[in-house]
Formats: sequence, structure tokens, C-alpha cells
Amino acid sequence: MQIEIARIITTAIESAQEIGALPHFAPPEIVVERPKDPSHGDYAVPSALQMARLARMAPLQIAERIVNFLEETAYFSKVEVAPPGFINFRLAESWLVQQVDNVLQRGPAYGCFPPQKGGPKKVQVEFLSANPTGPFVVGSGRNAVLGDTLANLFQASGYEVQREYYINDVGTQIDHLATALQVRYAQALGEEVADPKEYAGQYLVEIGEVLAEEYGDQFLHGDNTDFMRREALSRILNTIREDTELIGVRFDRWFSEASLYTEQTYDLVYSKLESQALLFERDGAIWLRSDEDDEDKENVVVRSDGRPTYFASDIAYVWDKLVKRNFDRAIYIWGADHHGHVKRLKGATEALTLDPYKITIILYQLVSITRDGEPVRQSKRSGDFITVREVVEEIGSDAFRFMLLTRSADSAMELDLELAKRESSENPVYYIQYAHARITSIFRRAKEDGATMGGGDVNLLEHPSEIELIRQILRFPEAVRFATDNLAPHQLTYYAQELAAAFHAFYRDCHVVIEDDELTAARLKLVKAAQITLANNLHIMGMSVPDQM
RNA sequence: GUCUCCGUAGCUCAGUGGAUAGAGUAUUUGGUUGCGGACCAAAGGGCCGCAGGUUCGAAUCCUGCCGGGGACACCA
Repeated sequence: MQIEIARIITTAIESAQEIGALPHFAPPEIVVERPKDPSHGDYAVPSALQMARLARMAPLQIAERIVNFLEETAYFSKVEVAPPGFINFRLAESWLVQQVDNVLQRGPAYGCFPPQKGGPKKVQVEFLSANPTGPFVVGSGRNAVLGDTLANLFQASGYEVQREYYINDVGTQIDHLATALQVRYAQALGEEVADPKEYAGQYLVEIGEVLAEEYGDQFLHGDNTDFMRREALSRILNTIREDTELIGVRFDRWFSEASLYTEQTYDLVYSKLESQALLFERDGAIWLRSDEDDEDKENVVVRSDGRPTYFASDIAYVWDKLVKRNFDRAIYIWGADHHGHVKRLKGATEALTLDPYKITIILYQLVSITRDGEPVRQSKRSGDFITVREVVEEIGSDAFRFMLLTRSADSAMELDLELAKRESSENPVYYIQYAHARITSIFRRAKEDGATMGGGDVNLLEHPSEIELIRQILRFPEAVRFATDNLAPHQLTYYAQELAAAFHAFYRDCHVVIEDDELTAARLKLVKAAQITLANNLHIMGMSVPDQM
């Protein structure tokens, strides 16, 4: 609808200019906004204000002339000019009510958009990608919820989406992990060995015991680093996989960092950079040159001992995403503690002569965990952390996801475990789900009374609460689009609450199953449309859609 | 020191350069002979951190300052 209004305005300006009612100038981009005050209509266009200088006319006068040239449509009951120069559009109720049938027809696809012309764009959302050195911890939960919801949004917006987990399976941390597991394994076999300095958490003790049970002492002596590394990785990744599924997150691909080396992606990228003279040596290490002669921007690619850095993998990885796998867009979800790496990744992308606009890095501010106001330390190395599983078992997946989703990625949040438990019953997600459960209950009641929505005439809907509910339902596609375009999944939680509020108000004002069969049928249609919208919204947010609570 | 995010109602937070800045919660008050009261309605509550600037118009953009979080490795 916003696009439609922009189109109508543009043609009106053009025809006014042809006749000479408006002077000739290149009109600015037409913005169509949702006024905060409902008395200003459903949509407002401030273009006349923006054009005042270009046209050298008073905004009110411009607005009036534009309105005079607007084509007739069935959408609006009123188009008016308001000081200081807004053009306000009010949707006609006759048009609004008919949209209910449209929503019913679209069903589960309502709010989803068709693929772009010329086939869907391929988007990859790479998220979580937590070091596989320990379980799925609460702090990473925000990453998972953000990434998964964003992937859902892109899917709804007509993109082909891949969800990927990048496994950091090379490097010193993994070696330390293997060493620590070797110790735990030996301890499980009754050897007197000092506890490992790093990764001292209970989970490795358990894995060590399992290994002792399965393999006996055959890996007790000699160098078993490879074996320990493999076992630690696969077993930890398994628990991460199980735990992400606990909150409804599934990855399409688990991408191994090591594969960048075994499949020569790294070699390819290295020689490409080398041939362009972008690499140089200093202090025995290989560095990536920066465009500007800014030493801070230069980064080590190969250490002086010959081993490639994490940054080297990053370069090969972005090549893999954009060239080997040909994604139109690659989205990275990173914690704000990685913000220093944004520039160097963008720089590396440019060095490879790839389009840096194809990669988007979303930084989310960190989640600090407290218990009754006291900070809880989070460190996998020290083995001191709270897992997602523990919290979800206390408060449930829906409340967990909602809590982490509802705030903008830009704001740091504090999660108090005790408070979360105490307040989980007040989580707004239940307000939304309750609206859905109430609707199911209405249909249960209708069935008992033999009422159906078949043949219902939506033109009978006219109560202000009915109209308001329809308005909210019709905002859904806009909300999906907005959240996608602005990479702002948290917006969905606010829209959902407003939709649910409109339903609850309707529920109070308008009894659905009543004597009047015609009106009952019409209202059942409306209620069904509301149910579809609530369900689709909850699905995108990755939450369950309960019929009863 | 450099980079970055945040500062909006008692609290937790939304807010796309637009009109009288919103929600949840808390506080106070009211509401159902009814399809689920996990609901609805009303009231009070604000130098949008401070100071400049840009603009017809700034919570929003720019600069500086104050306060808080985070990052500044041949770790990942």
C-alpha cells in the first residue's frame, strides 16, 4: 500500500507539472509514513513540505494542487491536506473489510512476499558460530535468536536463505581443548594427573569418562592429540546441536574452518592476494597491506611460525561465501566484542575485489548475566558458565526467545536469572499466545453451536473494534518488510503485542458466536484472519502457537 | 588515547528527519449474569544526559562535552 501511495503521488505530481499547476523540478523520493496520531489517517505523505523550496511555493498550496491531480481509487475514504503541508490518507472501511477475505485466502502465506523478479536472491545468515570448546551458553543465546529470526524474516520476504554455523576447528584453542580432554580421559582411567588449566568445566570430565568406557586405555599413551581433538569437537558440537534445537534453531550447514585449507580455498585466495602485491613481510610474518598507509589497519595473515591466523581463514571464508557458493548477500551475526574485526573483514573483501556491500555484519551488544543482581561470570576457558539448556528448562523456549528478541541489537541487556524465572509468567509472549488460544476457543464454541464462517459477508463488519483489528492485521506485511529491510527482528515483538491488544479489545466489545448467524459468520472470518496473522508472526519469531494454555 | 554501542516515564525499553514523544511494568481507580479474567478501560508520571550546529521541521543527522558498557594480540 505504501508503494501504491507513492506511485499515486508521483503520477499526480507529474500531471500537475504537465498542466503547469506545479513548476518543473525533480521531485524528491516520496516517503509514505504511518502517522502516530490516528486522527491523521492511515498514511501520511510529507512530500509537499520537502518540495517547498524546489517549487518555491507554500507547502499547503503544493499539497492542495497534488491532491487535485490524484487519481480516483477505491482505497481511500478521505484524502486531506493538513497543516503545515501533509497529505493524509484514510483507508475506506469498505476496502478494509474486504481485505479479510484476502487474508483468509493467503492463509499461512499471509505476510510473506514472492521472490524477486528473476529468481530469489540467495542470502546466507551465518550465526552463533560459537567456539566449539564448550556448551551453548546463555550469552550466545542472543546470537542464535537474532540470527534465526532474521533468517525467518528473509525467508518470509522472498529470499532463499541458508543458515550456517561456522566451526572454528583449527587453532590453538582447539589444541588446548584436546590437551584438556586427554587429561580428563586419563583421570577417568584412574591416573593421577593435575586438572587442566583451561576448559576445566564439568562437560569435559563427562566426555573423558565416556571415552574411558568406550576405548579403555588404548589412547592413554603416546600422542593422541588428533583423536582427542576429533572426539572433543564432535561430541561438543553434538550437544550444541541438541541445545539449539531446544530453542527451535536448526542449521542448514555446519561449515568447517579446516575445510578452507583442505579444499584449497585458502591457497587460492593467498595466491590471488600475492599476485596483486597485497601481501608483505615484516618481522617474519606475512601481513595484508591496507589501501591507506595506516599501520593500524594492517593485519597478520601468516604468523612467523608459518601458521595462518584466524584472519586468514576469514578471508578465505568470505571468498567461499561470495564466489564459490555465489551468495548475493552474506550476513554475519557477531557480538559487539568483535567489532574491531568489521573493518578488516570489509577491507579483505575489497582486497579480493569483491563487493563489500554484499556482506553485512550485525553487531549485537553483549548480554550480561546476573543472579539476584550479582554478576555471574561467563567463561568457557575457566569452565564457569550458565547454559541455554539450564535456563530453557526453567522458563521455556518461547519466553527465552522473546526475552532476547525484544530489544534492539544495539542495546546491551542484562539477564537476571532469578528475575527471569520469577517473571517468566508475565512474559509478553503469553499475552500474544493467549490471543491465539482464545480464538481457538471461539471456534470450539462455534462448532458446538453449529456456526461456521462459510458464506460470511465481511461487509457486515463495522464496529470500531472490528475495524481497528482489521487495520492491525493489515499492518503485518509492512511489519515483516520493515523488520527485514532494517535488520530489526525486535520490531516483530512490538507489532505482535499491538495486534494481540487489538484482538483482546475486539473480544471485549464484540461477541462472536451470537444469535445473528450472518454476523457470526462475518466475525468468524475476521477472527480467523487474526488467528492466521498471529500464527504467522509467532512462526517467524520461532515461537510456538498454542491452541490452549 | 583510538574505535564502537548506549543515555527517553519510578523501573525495563520502543520510537522511519515530521503533527500533542509511546508500550510494558509499577502506582491509583473502574469493568464481565457473556466465546477462557494469563483479559479490558481510565488516571497520574517526561529539561528525550548537557551545549552548540544543520533543517521549513531534530529524541532522530553533525560537532563537542558528561556518564555507563564493549573492543583495541603473530588468541579465536
